[in-house]
Amino acid sequence: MSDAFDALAHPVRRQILKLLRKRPMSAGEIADRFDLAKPTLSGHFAVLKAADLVWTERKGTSIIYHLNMSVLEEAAAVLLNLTEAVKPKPNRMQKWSTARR
Amino acid sequence: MSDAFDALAHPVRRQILKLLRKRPMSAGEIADRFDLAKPTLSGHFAVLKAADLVWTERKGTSIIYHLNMSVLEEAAAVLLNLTEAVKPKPNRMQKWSTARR
DNA sequence: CTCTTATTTCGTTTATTTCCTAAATACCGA
DNA sequence: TCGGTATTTAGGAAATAAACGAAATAAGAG
Repeated sequence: MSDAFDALAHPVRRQILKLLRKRPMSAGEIADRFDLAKPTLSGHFAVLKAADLVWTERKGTSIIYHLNMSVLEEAAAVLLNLTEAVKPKPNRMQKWSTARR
Repeated sequence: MSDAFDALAHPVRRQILKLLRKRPMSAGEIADRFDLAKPTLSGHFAVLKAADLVWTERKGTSIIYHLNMSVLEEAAAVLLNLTEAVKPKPNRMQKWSTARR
Protein backbone atom coordinates (compact mmCIF):
# COMPACT_ATOMS: atom_id res chain seq x y z
CA MET A 1 0.00 0.00 0.00
CA SER A 2 2.88 2.29 0.68
CA ASP A 3 3.87 1.70 -2.91
CA ALA A 4 0.54 3.04 -4.04
CA PHE A 5 1.04 6.35 -2.26
CA ASP A 6 4.55 6.66 -3.62
CA ALA A 7 3.17 6.05 -7.07
CA LEU A 8 0.42 8.60 -6.60
CA ALA A 9 2.82 11.27 -5.46
CA HIS A 10 3.95 12.12 -8.97
CA PRO A 11 1.63 14.30 -11.07
CA VAL A 12 2.51 12.58 -14.32
CA ARG A 13 1.56 9.26 -12.84
CA ARG A 14 -1.76 10.59 -11.60
CA GLN A 15 -2.35 11.97 -15.07
CA ILE A 16 -1.65 8.58 -16.58
CA LEU A 17 -4.22 7.00 -14.30
CA LYS A 18 -6.67 9.65 -15.29
CA LEU A 19 -6.17 8.81 -18.95
CA LEU A 20 -6.65 5.14 -18.23
CA ARG A 21 -9.95 5.82 -16.56
CA LYS A 22 -11.42 6.57 -19.96
CA ARG A 23 -10.04 3.51 -21.64
CA PRO A 24 -7.02 1.21 -21.74
CA MET A 25 -4.15 2.56 -23.79
CA SER A 26 -0.84 1.42 -25.16
CA ALA A 27 2.41 2.68 -23.72
CA GLY A 28 3.12 4.71 -26.83
CA GLU A 29 -0.32 6.22 -26.91
CA ILE A 30 0.08 7.40 -23.37
CA ALA A 31 3.61 8.59 -23.97
CA ASP A 32 2.46 10.71 -26.89
CA ARG A 33 0.37 12.76 -24.51
CA PHE A 34 3.34 13.85 -22.46
CA ASP A 35 6.29 15.99 -23.25
CA LEU A 36 8.72 13.49 -21.84
CA ALA A 37 11.02 10.92 -23.38
CA LYS A 38 9.62 7.42 -23.73
CA PRO A 39 12.09 5.84 -21.35
CA THR A 40 10.94 8.33 -18.74
CA LEU A 41 7.33 7.28 -19.22
CA SER A 42 8.35 3.66 -19.19
CA GLY A 43 9.81 4.26 -15.75
CA HIS A 44 6.53 5.77 -14.58
CA PHE A 45 4.66 2.77 -15.93
CA ALA A 46 6.93 0.49 -13.95
CA VAL A 47 6.16 2.39 -10.75
CA LEU A 48 2.43 2.19 -11.37
CA LYS A 49 2.68 -1.48 -12.10
CA ALA A 50 4.74 -2.19 -9.00
CA ALA A 51 2.01 -0.46 -7.00
CA ASP A 52 -0.51 -2.65 -8.75
CA LEU A 53 -2.40 0.41 -9.90
CA VAL A 54 -2.30 -0.84 -13.48
CA TRP A 55 -2.00 -4.16 -15.25
CA THR A 56 -0.76 -4.93 -18.73
CA GLU A 57 -1.65 -7.03 -21.67
CA ARG A 58 0.50 -7.54 -24.71
CA LYS A 59 -1.20 -7.06 -28.02
CA GLY A 60 1.13 -7.65 -30.90
CA THR A 61 4.04 -5.28 -30.50
CA SER A 62 2.12 -3.00 -28.21
CA ILE A 63 1.60 -3.24 -24.51
CA ILE A 64 -1.78 -2.13 -23.31
CA TYR A 65 -2.10 -0.57 -19.89
CA HIS A 66 -5.29 -0.99 -17.90
CA LEU A 67 -6.32 0.83 -14.76
CA ASN A 68 -6.76 -1.21 -11.62
CA MET A 69 -9.59 0.73 -10.10
CA SER A 70 -9.90 -1.43 -7.01
CA VAL A 71 -6.44 -0.47 -5.81
CA LEU A 72 -7.25 3.18 -6.30
CA GLU A 73 -10.40 2.71 -4.29
CA GLU A 74 -8.47 1.00 -1.58
CA ALA A 75 -6.06 3.89 -1.38
CA ALA A 76 -8.98 6.29 -1.11
CA ALA A 77 -10.41 4.20 1.70
CA VAL A 78 -7.11 4.36 3.53
CA LEU A 79 -7.17 8.12 3.30
CA LEU A 80 -10.62 8.35 4.78
CA ASN A 81 -9.95 5.80 7.38
CA LEU A 82 -6.19 5.81 7.68
CA THR A 83 -6.25 2.20 8.71
CA GLU A 84 -3.32 1.30 6.53
CA ALA A 85 -3.74 -2.38 7.25
CA VAL A 86 -6.16 -3.24 4.52
CA LYS A 87 -3.75 -5.37 2.58
CA PRO A 88 -2.73 -8.98 2.69
CA LYS A 89 -2.55 -9.86 6.36
CA PRO A 90 -3.31 -13.55 6.45
CA ASN A 91 -1.77 -13.97 9.84
CA ARG A 92 -3.11 -11.33 12.04
CA MET A 93 -3.58 -12.41 15.56
CA GLN A 94 -4.28 -9.43 17.60
CA LYS A 95 -3.65 -9.18 21.26
CA TRP A 96 -5.28 -5.87 21.36
CA SER A 97 -6.69 -3.76 18.67
CA THR A 98 -4.29 -1.92 16.47
CA ALA A 99 -7.09 0.24 15.29
CA ARG A 100 -8.19 2.40 18.11
CA ARG A 101 -6.90 3.46 21.38
CA MET B 1 -3.50 19.42 -4.04
CA SER B 2 -0.33 18.08 -5.48
CA ASP B 3 1.24 18.98 -2.18
CA ALA B 4 -1.21 16.72 -0.42
CA PHE B 5 -0.11 13.68 -2.39
CA ASP B 6 3.52 14.50 -1.82
CA ALA B 7 2.79 14.76 1.88
CA LEU B 8 0.90 11.49 1.90
CA ALA B 9 3.72 9.64 0.21
CA HIS B 10 5.72 9.22 3.40
CA PRO B 11 4.64 6.52 5.84
CA VAL B 12 5.60 8.53 8.89
CA ARG B 13 3.42 11.39 7.76
CA ARG B 14 0.48 9.07 7.17
CA GLN B 15 1.05 7.68 10.63
CA ILE B 16 1.00 11.18 12.09
CA LEU B 17 -2.34 11.85 10.43
CA LYS B 18 -3.63 8.60 11.80
CA LEU B 19 -2.66 9.66 15.31
CA LEU B 20 -4.36 13.00 14.83
CA ARG B 21 -7.56 11.30 13.84
CA LYS B 22 -8.02 10.24 17.43
CA ARG B 23 -7.30 13.61 18.93
CA PRO B 24 -5.18 16.72 18.51
CA MET B 25 -1.69 16.35 19.87
CA SER B 26 1.32 18.49 20.59
CA ALA B 27 4.43 18.23 18.47
CA GLY B 28 6.34 16.60 21.30
CA GLU B 29 3.62 14.12 22.03
CA ILE B 30 3.64 13.03 18.43
CA ALA B 31 7.39 12.98 18.26
CA ASP B 32 7.57 10.68 21.27
CA ARG B 33 5.75 8.03 19.32
CA PHE B 34 8.45 7.82 16.66
CA ASP B 35 12.02 6.74 16.77
CA LEU B 36 13.23 9.83 14.98
CA ALA B 37 14.89 13.03 16.11
CA LYS B 38 12.54 15.89 16.88
CA PRO B 39 13.81 18.12 14.11
CA THR B 40 13.03 15.31 11.70
CA LEU B 41 9.46 15.21 12.91
CA SER B 42 9.31 18.97 12.79
CA GLY B 43 10.17 18.74 9.11
CA HIS B 44 7.36 16.26 8.57
CA PHE B 45 4.96 18.59 10.37
CA ALA B 46 5.99 21.39 8.05
CA VAL B 47 5.20 19.26 5.02
CA LEU B 48 1.79 18.33 6.38
CA LYS B 49 1.08 21.94 7.19
CA ALA B 50 2.14 23.14 3.75
CA ALA B 51 -0.28 20.63 2.30
CA ASP B 52 -2.94 21.99 4.61
CA LEU B 53 -3.52 18.53 6.01
CA VAL B 54 -3.08 19.87 9.53
CA TRP B 55 -3.44 23.16 11.32
CA THR B 56 -1.81 24.38 14.50
CA GLU B 57 -2.68 26.19 17.64
CA ARG B 58 -0.20 27.40 20.18
CA LYS B 59 -0.94 26.51 23.77
CA GLY B 60 1.66 27.85 26.13
CA THR B 61 4.99 26.45 25.06
CA SER B 62 3.39 23.66 23.11
CA ILE B 63 2.07 23.64 19.60
CA ILE B 64 -0.99 21.53 19.10
CA TYR B 65 -1.52 19.85 15.76
CA HIS B 66 -5.01 19.23 14.47
CA LEU B 67 -6.06 17.10 11.54
CA ASN B 68 -7.73 18.82 8.63
CA MET B 69 -10.08 16.06 7.65
CA SER B 70 -11.64 17.95 4.76
CA VAL B 71 -8.39 18.03 2.86
CA LEU B 72 -7.95 14.32 3.37
CA GLU B 73 -11.44 13.78 2.06
CA GLU B 74 -10.71 15.92 -0.92
CA ALA B 75 -7.63 13.86 -1.71
CA ALA B 76 -9.70 10.70 -1.47
CA ALA B 77 -12.22 12.19 -3.86
CA VAL B 78 -9.48 12.97 -6.32
CA LEU B 79 -8.37 9.37 -6.21
CA LEU B 80 -11.82 8.07 -6.96
CA ASN B 81 -12.48 10.64 -9.55
CA LEU B 82 -9.03 11.73 -10.61
CA THR B 83 -10.35 15.16 -11.40
CA GLU B 84 -7.34 16.92 -9.96
CA ALA B 85 -8.95 20.29 -10.56
CA VAL B 86 -10.35 20.91 -7.14
CA LYS B 87 -8.41 24.10 -6.55
CA PRO B 88 -11.04 26.82 -7.05
CA LYS B 89 -13.23 26.70 -4.03
CA PRO B 90 -16.84 27.83 -4.12
CA ASN B 91 -17.75 27.49 -7.76
CA ARG B 92 -16.47 24.31 -9.09
CA MET B 93 -18.15 23.50 -12.32
CA GLN B 94 -15.28 23.12 -14.61
CA LYS B 95 -16.16 20.57 -17.20
CA TRP B 96 -12.97 20.37 -19.09
CA SER B 97 -9.74 21.39 -17.55
CA THR B 98 -6.16 22.22 -18.24
CA ALA B 99 -5.18 18.92 -19.79
CA ARG B 100 -4.76 18.83 -23.51
CA ARG B 101 -5.36 16.00 -25.86
C1' DC C 1 16.23 -14.18 -41.63
C1' DT C 2 15.76 -9.13 -41.93
C1' DC C 3 13.40 -4.92 -41.33
C1' DT C 4 10.29 -2.02 -38.79
C1' DT C 5 7.68 -0.64 -34.86
C1' DA C 6 6.90 -0.63 -29.83
C1' DT C 7 8.71 -0.73 -25.51
C1' DT C 8 12.08 -1.43 -21.89
C1' DT C 9 16.77 -1.59 -19.79
C1' DC C 10 21.25 0.56 -18.96
C1' DG C 11 24.28 4.03 -17.48
C1' DT C 12 24.66 8.60 -16.07
C1' DT C 13 23.54 13.19 -14.39
C1' DT C 14 20.94 16.31 -11.68
C1' DA C 15 17.37 17.33 -8.31
C1' DT C 16 14.89 16.21 -4.28
C1' DT C 17 14.07 13.98 0.08
C1' DT C 18 15.23 12.36 4.47
C1' DC C 19 17.69 12.41 8.37
C1' DC C 20 20.95 14.08 11.67
C1' DT C 21 23.35 17.51 15.23
C1' DA C 22 23.88 22.08 16.76
C1' DA C 23 21.99 26.39 17.39
C1' DA C 24 18.18 29.58 17.55
C1' DT C 25 13.57 31.02 19.01
C1' DA C 26 9.32 31.19 21.85
C1' DC C 27 6.93 30.95 26.00
C1' DC C 28 6.37 30.54 30.95
C1' DG C 29 7.24 30.70 35.84
C1' DA C 30 10.11 32.34 39.60
C1' DT D 1 15.66 38.91 34.06
C1' DC D 2 17.16 33.97 34.22
C1' DG D 3 16.34 29.04 33.53
C1' DG D 4 13.77 25.39 31.73
C1' DT D 5 10.80 23.21 28.39
C1' DA D 6 9.02 22.92 23.63
C1' DT D 7 9.69 23.52 19.04
C1' DT D 8 11.79 25.15 14.81
C1' DT D 9 15.65 26.66 11.77
C1' DA D 10 20.24 25.96 9.68
C1' DG D 11 23.54 23.31 7.40
C1' DG D 12 25.07 19.24 5.49
C1' DA D 13 25.62 14.04 4.42
C1' DA D 14 23.49 10.07 2.38
C1' DA D 15 19.86 7.95 -0.08
C1' DT D 16 16.32 8.04 -3.49
C1' DA D 17 13.95 9.68 -7.54
C1' DA D 18 13.52 11.70 -12.12
C1' DA D 19 15.13 12.59 -16.41
C1' DC D 20 17.79 11.73 -20.74
C1' DG D 21 20.10 9.27 -24.94
C1' DA D 22 21.86 4.96 -26.49
C1' DA D 23 21.36 0.28 -26.75
C1' DA D 24 18.71 -3.93 -26.08
C1' DT D 25 14.59 -6.81 -26.51
C1' DA D 26 10.08 -8.46 -28.45
C1' DA D 27 6.74 -9.24 -31.94
C1' DG D 28 4.91 -9.10 -36.52
C1' DA D 29 5.33 -8.56 -41.62
C1' DG D 30 7.50 -9.78 -45.59
